[in-house]
Amino acid sequence: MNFDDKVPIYYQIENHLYHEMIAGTLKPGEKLPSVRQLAVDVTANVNTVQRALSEMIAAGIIESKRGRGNFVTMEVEKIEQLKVKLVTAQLAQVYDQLHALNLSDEEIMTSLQHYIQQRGQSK
Amino acid sequence: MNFDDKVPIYYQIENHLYHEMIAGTLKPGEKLPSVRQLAVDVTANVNTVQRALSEMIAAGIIESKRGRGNFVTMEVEKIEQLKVKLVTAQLAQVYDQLHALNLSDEEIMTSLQHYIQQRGQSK
DNA sequence: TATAGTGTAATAGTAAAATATAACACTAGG
DNA sequence: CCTAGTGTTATATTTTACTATTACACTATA
Repeated sequence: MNFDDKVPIYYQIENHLYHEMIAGTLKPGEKLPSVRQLAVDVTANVNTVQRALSEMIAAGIIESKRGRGNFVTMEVEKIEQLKVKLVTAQLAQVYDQLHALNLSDEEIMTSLQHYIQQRGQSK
Repeated sequence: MNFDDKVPIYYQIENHLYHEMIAGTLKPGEKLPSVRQLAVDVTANVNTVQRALSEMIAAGIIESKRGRGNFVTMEVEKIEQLKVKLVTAQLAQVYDQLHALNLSDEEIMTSLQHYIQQRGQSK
């Protein structure tokens, strides 16, 4: 896993796992790979991975069973709320940043549209 | 200045100053506040601020005159390139993140539109 | 019962970031 | 020439993040 060196690794691991749950790669009730396996998968230290998982446990997104594993919550609405939260956070950030650069609402919409079209053509 | 504790402070200061140049608050050729004044303004250490400025100097966005001050570059096209770079980085990030959450291109456009409309109504 | 695998935590060391403090070099103006 | 203000750098300390290593507690299975 490629880490951005401007953001703590445990935070990026947490975000990555959230994405897998929202995208459906990790399903409600599903058992996560073990801490040791995840450490190998993402190329980070076991304690760093555990740090990420601890925050997800505290957030109620995963449930930990010592000796058995960590499991994605069965409460689907928690995953849905997480999705809303992440989507809104992203939209807020891009809007605030571009607004601060004096782009109008219309310019923000237009530049995203152009960006998407450009991506489609370069593939 | 409110710092996000997930990102280095010098990096946020750098980004903040870039925004002021692009937004026109800091104009080409204009003298920046002194390092010591900026440290007070943003509530960070002088060395941390100097770290941010050093990167901006290395990037050619500001010019440093020891004993006189730091000045925004007169090369307007550098500011314009910076704007393009920051805007594109923001669009790339929001697109990648939302795409990774399995939103279609259309859904990404629609949700940003909804977000903007919502912001307009809440003000 | 023993073993392998699981989660969790402790200790120690390293690196990066931030701070506090001080000092040096340059500049402009009185 | 002196002073105030400027940028720049050095040193030391603290904090946070990360790693390596080890060990403990729990669980399931043979």
